[in-house]
Amino acid sequence: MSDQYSSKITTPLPGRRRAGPSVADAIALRVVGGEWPEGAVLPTEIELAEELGLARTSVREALGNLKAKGMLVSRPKTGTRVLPRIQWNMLDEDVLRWCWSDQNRERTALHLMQLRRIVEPAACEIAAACASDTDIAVIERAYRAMDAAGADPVAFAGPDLEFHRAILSATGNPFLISLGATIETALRLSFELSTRQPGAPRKSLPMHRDVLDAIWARKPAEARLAMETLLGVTESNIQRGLSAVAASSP
Amino acid sequence: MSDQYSSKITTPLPGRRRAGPSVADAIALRVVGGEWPEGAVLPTEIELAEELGLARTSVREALGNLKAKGMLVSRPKTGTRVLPRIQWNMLDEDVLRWCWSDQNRERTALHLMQLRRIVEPAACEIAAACASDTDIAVIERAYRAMDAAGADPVAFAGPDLEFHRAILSATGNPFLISLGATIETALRLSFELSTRQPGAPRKSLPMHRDVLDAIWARKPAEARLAMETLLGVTESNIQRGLSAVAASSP
DNA sequence: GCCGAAGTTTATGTCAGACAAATAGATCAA
DNA sequence: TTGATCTATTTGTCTGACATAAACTTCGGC
Repeated sequence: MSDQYSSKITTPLPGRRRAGPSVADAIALRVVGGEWPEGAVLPTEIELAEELGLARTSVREALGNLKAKGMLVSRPKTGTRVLPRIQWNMLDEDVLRWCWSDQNRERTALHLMQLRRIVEPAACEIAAACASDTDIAVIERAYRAMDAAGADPVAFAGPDLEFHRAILSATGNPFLISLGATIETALRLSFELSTRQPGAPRKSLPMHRDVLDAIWARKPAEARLAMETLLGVTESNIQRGLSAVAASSP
Repeated sequence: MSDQYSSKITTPLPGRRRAGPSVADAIALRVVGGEWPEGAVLPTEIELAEELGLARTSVREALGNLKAKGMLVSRPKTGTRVLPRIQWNMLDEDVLRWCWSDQNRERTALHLMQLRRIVEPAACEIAAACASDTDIAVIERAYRAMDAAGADPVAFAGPDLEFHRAILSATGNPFLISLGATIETALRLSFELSTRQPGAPRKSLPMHRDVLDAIWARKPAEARLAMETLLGVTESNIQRGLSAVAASSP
C-alpha cells in the first residue's frame, strides 16, 4: 500500500499542498480493490477525512470526482454507496486505469482487444475515405518515428500509440476520437503484456506500413483489412504475454 | 437563459438546498455555448460564485466535475481554461447532453450514427455468439414491449432504447456496455429527429424481429447483417428528419 | 397488539472565512 | 540586455458552522 493516505492519521499540516497520487486515486483504488463492494456504503465523509488525514472538503472533492464517473452515488442520511460496476464509465481514462489493478487483468485485456478490433478497422476505413492530407501526414510522422526507434521496445511504444491515435483522429468523428484516448490508455497499460516478445514490435512495423499505405492510397477496404491483420497479430502477442504471466506466477 | 443561475446576484439564502439543474449544468452549457471558447480562461472562482449567487465551494465542485470530464483544466494564478474540444470526453453522458444543445446538431447526429453503425452490428455478432439465455430473454422482453406499443411513437421509444442497450449488455464486454449508455443517451436525444416520420417506428419492428431471431438462433453473421439493415433504415429516417428541420427553419 | 404520526438522529449539501502554495508579471540590479 | 527578486493573484486546502433530507425511534390512538 502507498504510504500516503494510509490508515495512520497524520498531522493536519494545514494548507500543505499535496503531491503524488490524488485523493480520488486513493479512494478509487480501495473501491476497485473490493474494500467496499457494489452496493456497500462507504464510511462517512468525516470518517474518511480523519482516516486519510485530510479535510472533509478534500474528501468531498474526490468523492464528487468518482460520482461524476458513475462509480458512486450519495444521498443524505443514507451515505455514499458504490454503484454496480455495469454503471461505471469504463471508457473514462481514470476508471480504466483504476480497474486495471484488478485481479482479472486478463479478461479486461481481452475485452479491450475486442473493442479495438471493432473500432480501429472501421476507423481505418473512414480515415482512408475522408482524411485530410495533414491528418495523413500526422500518421506518417508517427510511422517514421516507429521506424527510427529500431528494435528498442521502449522507444517504439510512444510512436506506436501515436500512430493508432492519429488514425482515430483522422476520422474527424469526435466520438471515435474520444475512444482513441481510451484505447491509448489501454495500450499504455497493456504495454507490458504485448512486449514480452522482444522482437514483436519490430515485426509489426511492415503491417503498420501496410495500413499507412492503404490510407495514403485512399483505399478504404484495403485499409480496413490491413488494420485487421495488424490487430490479429497484436492480439496473439498479448495472449502469449498473458499465458507467460500465468506460467510464471500461478 | 434559465432563470436560475442567471447573471443577477441573488440573495445568499444560506444553506438553502438547490433544486433543478445542477451548477455543473449551468456552467457547462455556457462553455458549450461558446461564452468561453477553447483556450479561454473562465472568470475566477470567486467571480463565478458571486455571479451565480453561490458559495465558492459549490462553484469549485461544479468546476471539478467538468475537469473530471476533460472539459477544463486549472492551474494556480493562471486560472481555469477551456480545453480543446478534442480532449473532451464525448462518450460521457453529461458531456454528450451538453453538446447536444450546440448549433450543429446535424453533424453530431451523423457522427453518432457512424459510431452506432460501427459498434452495434459487431455487438450483435458477439451477442449471437456468446450471450446467455437470460441475456437473450431481456432482449426478447424489450421486443415484446415494442410490439405492444403499437403505433404510438412515444410508447415505442422506451422499449426501443432497451432493445439496443440489451444487445450491448449481452456481449458481456464492459466497454461495449459503457458505450451502450452513451448510445442510449444519444438515442434519447435524437428521438425527436427519428420520429418525424410517424410510421417509421412501427415499420422498423420486423427488422428488430430479424435481429432478435438471428441472435436467438445463434447465427452471428446473420445477426450482424440484420442490425446493419436496421441501422441503415434508421439513418435514412434521421437524415430525412434533419432535412425536414432544415426546410422548416432555414 | 398494530399502525400511523411526530420527534430524533445522522449524513450529506451548502455556506463563510481564512491561509498556503504556485506562478505569471513586474521590478530591480548587474 | 539579462538575470534574479519581488509582488499580486488565483487555485488548493483547512476549519467550523448550519440547512436539509431521510432513516430510525418513539408515542399515541385504535
